[in-house]
Amino acid sequence: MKNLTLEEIGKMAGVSRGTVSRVINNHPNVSKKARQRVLDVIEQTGYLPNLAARSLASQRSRILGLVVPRSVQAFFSDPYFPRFTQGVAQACNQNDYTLSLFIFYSSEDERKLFPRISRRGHLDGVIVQATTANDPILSTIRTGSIPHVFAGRAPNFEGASFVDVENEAGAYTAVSHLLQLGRKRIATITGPLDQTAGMDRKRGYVKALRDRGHDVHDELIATGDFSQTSGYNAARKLLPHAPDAIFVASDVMALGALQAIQEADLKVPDDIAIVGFDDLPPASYSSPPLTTIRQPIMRLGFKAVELLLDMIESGNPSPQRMVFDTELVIRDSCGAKQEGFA
Amino acid sequence: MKNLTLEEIGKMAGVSRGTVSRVINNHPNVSKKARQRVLDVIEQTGYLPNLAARSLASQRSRILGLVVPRSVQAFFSDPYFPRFTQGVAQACNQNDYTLSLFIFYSSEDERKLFPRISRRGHLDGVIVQATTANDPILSTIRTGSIPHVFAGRAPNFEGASFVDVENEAGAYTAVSHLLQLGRKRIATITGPLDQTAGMDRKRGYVKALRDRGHDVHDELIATGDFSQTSGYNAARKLLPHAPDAIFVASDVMALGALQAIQEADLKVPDDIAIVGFDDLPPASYSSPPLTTIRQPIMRLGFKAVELLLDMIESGNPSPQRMVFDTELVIRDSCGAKQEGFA
DNA sequence: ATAACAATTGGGAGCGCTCCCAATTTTCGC
DNA sequence: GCGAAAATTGGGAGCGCTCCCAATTGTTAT
Repeated sequence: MKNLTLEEIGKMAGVSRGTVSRVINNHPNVSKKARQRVLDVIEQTGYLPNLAARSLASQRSRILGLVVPRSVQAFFSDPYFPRFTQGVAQACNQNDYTLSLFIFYSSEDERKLFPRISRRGHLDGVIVQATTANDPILSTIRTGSIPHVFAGRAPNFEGASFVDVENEAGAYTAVSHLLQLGRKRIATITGPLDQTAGMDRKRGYVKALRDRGHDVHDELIATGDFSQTSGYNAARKLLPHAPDAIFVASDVMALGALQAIQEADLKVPDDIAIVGFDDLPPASYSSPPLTTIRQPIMRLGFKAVELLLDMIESGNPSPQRMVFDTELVIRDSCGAKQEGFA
Repeated sequence: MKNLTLEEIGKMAGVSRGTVSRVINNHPNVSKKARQRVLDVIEQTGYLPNLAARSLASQRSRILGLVVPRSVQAFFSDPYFPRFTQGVAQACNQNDYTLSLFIFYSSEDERKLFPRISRRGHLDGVIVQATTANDPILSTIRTGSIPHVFAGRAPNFEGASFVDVENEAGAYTAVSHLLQLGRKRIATITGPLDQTAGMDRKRGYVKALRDRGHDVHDELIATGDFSQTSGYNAARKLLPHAPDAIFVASDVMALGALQAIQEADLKVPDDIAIVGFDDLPPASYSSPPLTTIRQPIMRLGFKAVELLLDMIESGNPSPQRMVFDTELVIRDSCGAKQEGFA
């Protein structure tokens, strides 16, 4: 079946190209009769508008980009990202936008793909993973002319739109919870400290201790990179200092820590309590199931698209923001249940 | 900076639109002098061609779609898919194609998104996750006119292009390995039996047993759905029948099975040996690390794109296929190391 | 130097749509 | 029923590119 054009549909329905276009785009000012005739013909023929022509004429593509900078190496290993992407994809579906994926593996990719992103007319807007604070690609996008929303607030981007969660408050809640349960030597495994999520969660840890009059001991702070292996290694560094609890800045790292602790023949939560961060599926499957700080990852992705569309469709470039609250999910690894706490 | 056009670049370089177009598209028959002048102007101005106009005129978009049917609910939870997608994305980058993601969450999505996929001119081709055999969307794409490659061979698609792995042979290898190690009561946890991967791996299990003169016991066969929970549940069903080994059709299910076995105070591999399938990162992190059948997931995605581009660029619609071999990766869960086997 | 041919170049036509204005038709008030 | 205003409609112009043909320029053999 050859591809029909507006003109041909018009001829078949006895109206002009212009009227058919109006029907398709839900413009008012089309008589009921004409609209119905056109809709019938479209239905019968299975006509579909040519998107390239539409983009060319309207200067809008109805395509959004999801940009994953090179600094986000974990895009395919950390379950966080698929979940985020899922939210983005759903929002795109609902709003009749197509989602394109731009993943930079190398500086070569950056050079080659970036033009495709920034060129006006190809993408209507982009969502950018901004986990690492100082990736130069972020400022490049920042100064470009394409509407954009960052996922994660990179610092120094005062005027930028972003979605994020209350990382510091979440960590604060986690550590406070452990303190309430009577833990005295609370350690932490942080994320990378060049990422806002890593810094903010560490800050929340420190603040919770201080607010309750506890000292912060450097030997109880280990740094990871959000990977399971790094959690394992960090825990092994921590164990000689005899912590009785660890706040781990991500569930995946917590899984690694769990393993290290169990290999050391210590019991969770009896000997060491654990609280993670994220509430990804693996957290509830582990043994013991992980107490953790839940962040609404999918909603983050969804909201990022909504903010972006708002900017695009209103033509309003003023920064849009949304910072989500976190929630403490109590399972077995913190020991609260044993104490009849929950 | 306003967007330049071919015409303007031409004027600046003292040549015509046609010549500039030829330079950009690497056509021969442009004099050295003219080419250099044009390249200089492009360099200075940062000119980028308008993709919509190019698509409209050339009838090709250089966009590929990755289609995830509704039946693939696990797209965001099973680490398999991110890895596959990674291969696809890399191949797209390398070949200067843009990757668009089409994920169907509901029949609503299917109805709304499908036109965007099938309409000639929007996508040059699609890669379709064909894990479930009888999803009607697959035959719809099959009979459509857009070039496509399936990931996973759905049955009844004799003329189709696909990439896949030797599931049956892989399973056969796994079970043979367990038999060689002297295991007598080998159970299996299969994938869903409406998926070719599920069926084929089960067939390999059966064949390996039969070929070595062993009986196949129905009570030693449990069915899962590739999720960790289903692996856990299946293992619990199996344990009362006292297997001394389990071939699990995916690593994620194997992790669930491991948990069930450890909760029953049995030791892996001493009491029960385990061999998984996939060789995803979690397989090597578990305790004990999982012996498994490695499949080259990323290469699958990469190859899918290559086959698709071959079809598109040659204009040759004859089916392209690639079936990858698997590889036995011996770690601790099968007991081979203890026996001085590896 | 000249004819014959090859390489290069310019620019018309057209891809299928949106936007918009002017022309036409319908509706409404009196 | 009439004029004026409102609603509807047709179609020109243009989005920025590719494709292709005809015109021009350059090259080679004689």
